[in-house]
Amino acid sequence: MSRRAPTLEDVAREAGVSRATVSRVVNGVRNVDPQIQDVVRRAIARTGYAPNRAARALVTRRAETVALVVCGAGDASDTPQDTFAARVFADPFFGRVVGGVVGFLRPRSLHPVLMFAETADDREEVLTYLRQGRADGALVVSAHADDPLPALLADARLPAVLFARPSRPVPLSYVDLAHRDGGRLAAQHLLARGRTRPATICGPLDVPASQERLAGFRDTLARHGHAFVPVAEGGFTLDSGAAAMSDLLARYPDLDGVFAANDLMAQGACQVLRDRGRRVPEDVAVVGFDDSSVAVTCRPQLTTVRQPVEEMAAAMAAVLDEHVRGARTEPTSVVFDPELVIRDSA
Amino acid sequence: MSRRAPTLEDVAREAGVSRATVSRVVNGVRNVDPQIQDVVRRAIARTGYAPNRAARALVTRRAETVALVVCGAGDASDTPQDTFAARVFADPFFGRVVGGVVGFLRPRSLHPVLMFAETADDREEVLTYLRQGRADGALVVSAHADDPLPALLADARLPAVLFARPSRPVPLSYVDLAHRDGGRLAAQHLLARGRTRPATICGPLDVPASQERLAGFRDTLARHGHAFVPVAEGGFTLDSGAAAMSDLLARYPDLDGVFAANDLMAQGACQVLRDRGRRVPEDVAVVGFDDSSVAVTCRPQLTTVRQPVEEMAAAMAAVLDEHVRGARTEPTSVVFDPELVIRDSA
DNA sequence: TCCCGGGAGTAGAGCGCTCTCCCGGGACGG
DNA sequence: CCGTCCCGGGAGAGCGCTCTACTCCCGGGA
Repeated sequence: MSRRAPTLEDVAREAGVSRATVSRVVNGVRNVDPQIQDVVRRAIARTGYAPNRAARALVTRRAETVALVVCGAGDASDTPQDTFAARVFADPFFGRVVGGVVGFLRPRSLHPVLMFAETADDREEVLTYLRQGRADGALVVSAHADDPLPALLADARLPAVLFARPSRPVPLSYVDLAHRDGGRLAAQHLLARGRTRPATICGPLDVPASQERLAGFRDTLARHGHAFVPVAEGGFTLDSGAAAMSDLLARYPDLDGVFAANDLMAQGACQVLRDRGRRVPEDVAVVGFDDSSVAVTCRPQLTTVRQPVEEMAAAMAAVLDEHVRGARTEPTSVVFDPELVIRDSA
Repeated sequence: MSRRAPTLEDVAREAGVSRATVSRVVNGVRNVDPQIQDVVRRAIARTGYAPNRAARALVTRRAETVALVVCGAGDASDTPQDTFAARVFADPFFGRVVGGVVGFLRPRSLHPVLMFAETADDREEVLTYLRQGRADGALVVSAHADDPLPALLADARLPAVLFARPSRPVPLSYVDLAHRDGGRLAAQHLLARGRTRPATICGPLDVPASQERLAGFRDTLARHGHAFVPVAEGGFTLDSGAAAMSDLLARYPDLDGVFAANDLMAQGACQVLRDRGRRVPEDVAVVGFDDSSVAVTCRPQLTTVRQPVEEMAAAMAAVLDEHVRGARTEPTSVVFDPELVIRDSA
């Protein structure tokens, strides 16, 4: 096949200097005569030299790689057609996370390693991967707030940053959204639209984010005289949103406003409402959450609470970078503010 | 911080054997007394040893990593809100690719590095990444068939496998679909449903896959007496599908069947049809392509030509693995058959 | 004239692993 | 009984890089 790749040694010989001098030029260390720099650079170009990263990593103890870990429930079993990874990306949310992370990493010539962790074995593998020094740290996005991975990472003293605050305290940095404020924005908007019988499709209640969104929504309505608010729990999927909407309609046929805890469920709700002959927003106003791509794809387009996922993901990467470089040692939290995006559904 | 990680040496001392013996146990090489194996394994557990991959990679010249590269147009400029990566994952297609790739890699304890290549610099970086030995090969998914990356990879003799046949021949393996057969299936189904004035929303015509789907559709209709078939070109996005549908309706108001070259465009078409008061499938039957998640999300659910993306992606990974291991040296092609999935839209 | 400081470059010791080569000893055949 | 083979295990040479010494040389001050 192709012969051995050129090494520092080869370049040094070609340029007539020592290995160390070439290394200095490659790594941009000063104390090298500009003329010699030029000679070396030409030699590098001529030989087509690319520094071997394994060798560099061996001595610097840095992989210059981060792991992007998506943790899941591991409840459903995989088939070739329907893998965990595919299910994850069915929610446009993760695409945005990847986009944000890459947005931060790419200018630094870094690239994430994608890992999916459903089972205990998978989680162990993530730990091993980091311990082997194949990645310098992990960005962790969990479907459930009580995922055991964060605690494992913290125990192993491996650098990691979480998306969303874990349900039980863990000494790791995290990036989150002020979910309660998001719920408040939704409530205020429905009230401003003159809705008098609002209801909500909340997310899984074992997820703190769902609880907070619900709490913010309820509290705000309570402050305006709505002591009781109908609630149906969904699972952040289209189908669960549709089911929850059916449930709400059956119990409270006269409702005129719905806040769904994410856009996918809002879309499901819209479909059910339309099937039952309710016009959106005239008969029932619908507010979503996330401002994901389905908010625009959906008909009518969704009024929704925007979560700046890309910025949040980028912040995650930035904080991890600080941890890895040792510029930050204590865990921090970065909390972003939600924003109401008004479209057609409310 | 944490003290030095344990090395082979440490384990060897702990177990009272030599470094080489521990290495043998770790790598599962035979010729080691079972009793000693046990001693070593216990020592590994006690020390919490994890082999340093950089060191191993240095000598084996294997990174045990593959790059998953997504090539894009690089036409639109990125904003923090709307990155290339986010745009890529807006199409559920890529989620399925990732799912398929991971499905193959995970049982082998491998994990893909995600790379996005829009600009010439990005492509150069992919090459450098591979040349540095950070990944053993690349799985390339291009938005456009004339992307220059495959040729660059082939020239550099770097192991790579493509998703879809490139528009100009390149000595690389690829995995593809019998797109022409897919177009045929769509045409046959519309005919079977008694449609007499079929039209099509094709994909970008610089993409061979689009051409083939269109050709298969047209040829089959021609064989049944339809000499002329109205065509509007789309860009595989929801909006472009909607625009193409409007266009077709304006030109051929009496059409009663539409074949869209992917599900996203089919969804856009359905929305426009509904807005114009046409019932789907009663007035206009719609057939999509891909069988992606939107096929099920869409109302009505889409009848569509299934592309087994997960299996195709897994096959890509499998072929790359053979190339990397040296089990295969000549480029091959693996072509999958499409399958009609009948739901509600036609 | 000598010495000393510092910039430019070299020599070489590892980083942690794999793998070839070698050695000792037990089984076996002549 | 000795030579041969094989098998379990050890010693040690790298893999390609970084980085800490150290050397060399030149200029300036005493």
